[in-house]
Amino acid sequence: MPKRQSRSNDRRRDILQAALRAFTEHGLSATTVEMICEGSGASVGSVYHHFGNKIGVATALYQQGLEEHFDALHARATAAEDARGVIAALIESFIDWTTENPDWARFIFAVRADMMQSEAAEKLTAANKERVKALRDLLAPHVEQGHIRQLPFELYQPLIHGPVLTYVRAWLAGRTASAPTEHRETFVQAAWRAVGNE
Amino acid sequence: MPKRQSRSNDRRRDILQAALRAFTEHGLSATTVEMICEGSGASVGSVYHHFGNKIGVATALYQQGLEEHFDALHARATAAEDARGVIAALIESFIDWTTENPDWARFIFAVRADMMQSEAAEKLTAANKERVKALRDLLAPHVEQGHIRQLPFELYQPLIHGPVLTYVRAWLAGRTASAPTEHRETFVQAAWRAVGNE
DNA sequence: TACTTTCTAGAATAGGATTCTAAATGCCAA
DNA sequence: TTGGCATTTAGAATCCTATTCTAGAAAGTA
Repeated sequence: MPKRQSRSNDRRRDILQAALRAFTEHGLSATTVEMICEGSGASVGSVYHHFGNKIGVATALYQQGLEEHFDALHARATAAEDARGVIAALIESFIDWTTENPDWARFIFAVRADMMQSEAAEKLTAANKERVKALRDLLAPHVEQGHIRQLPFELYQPLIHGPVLTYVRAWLAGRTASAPTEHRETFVQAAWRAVGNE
Repeated sequence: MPKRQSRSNDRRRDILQAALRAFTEHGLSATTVEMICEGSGASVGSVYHHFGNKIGVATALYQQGLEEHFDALHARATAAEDARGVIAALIESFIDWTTENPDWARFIFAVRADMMQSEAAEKLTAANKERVKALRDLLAPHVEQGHIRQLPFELYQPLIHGPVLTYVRAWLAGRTASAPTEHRETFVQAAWRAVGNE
């Protein structure tokens, strides 16, 4: 690996890490670019060189998080053996990623709206479409085989993910005593009752 | 009603309305206080007099929306005749309020995180505790009578509301073809399957 | 080594939130 | 009705911070 790239990547990574710490502590709008510089050792110019602007830093963090999570989810769901296994994979990989990266997850939930109003909105929407399509492909065969109820597609995500999503958000906000990991089975079961055919 | 108060209230109302329009169009951070002034006819001083700062305006809008929605929900749930009726009331009043006030609802979802990092966080959290408690009181008798499954309390909200909540968010973001009103029964049924005892 | 591209620094600029002072308005008591 | 007090409004001045800009350092290339 060439030295320049590696130094450059290090800087990028340091900036992202410092930014996540700052966003976590102060929130997106209250963290200043200066804080990010102090936390990362980078200069203002460097931050702008790599990310364009403050929202650019947030966007990179956001995108990268979604990708990382989705890749894990996809791998797991693909490996599942039956319909219920796919559902379980979706829910459990969500629980795992968010509990392993609570700050990152909290950040993503917090800024989703801001992202969708930023310049990057289009790009993010496109990437999201891809992921939705991939999900559709994961479910389709099981729907055809009658193991999952036939429903308007846009209902699957809410019915399957809605409860965990809501619970995880509450947990990340500190409004919940027990961690999501303790209710895996409850959420899988609820999802299965909602969309499974049995 | 004294004239002064009424003029003052009018101004408050005008500012809030203009602010919601601006927030809807540009997002919280991109709307300037000047936009709010132009949209409402109020001066900078007036806005600051009534709301303290820009986030203060957003906070008022946020609080007022939650209250309005909760009052409707509570009235409806109280009037319900059985356990399933309570569940249905929770879900349907949520659907109704959000579809009747889409901009307001979209705003509330978008800024929840910002609110929780503002000065008003404590106050908002306290108000929320009240509402959660009221919900608990609504469900408790039916749990005791065995019509609703006994579960850790913090699971009810996700299991009951999670799916609609997720769907409504998607709909408000334009990611959904059909309105939530068309799936009332689906969501009530899913909630009932998740927590009902039958 | 000379030349090009990428990256970093940090000072200068610009935009907008917030503060501040003065004035207008409304209320109340005499 | 008037004078005094509290509330509300105006808008200019201030301050903070995102962003831009220019110069120079570092790395890559031939």
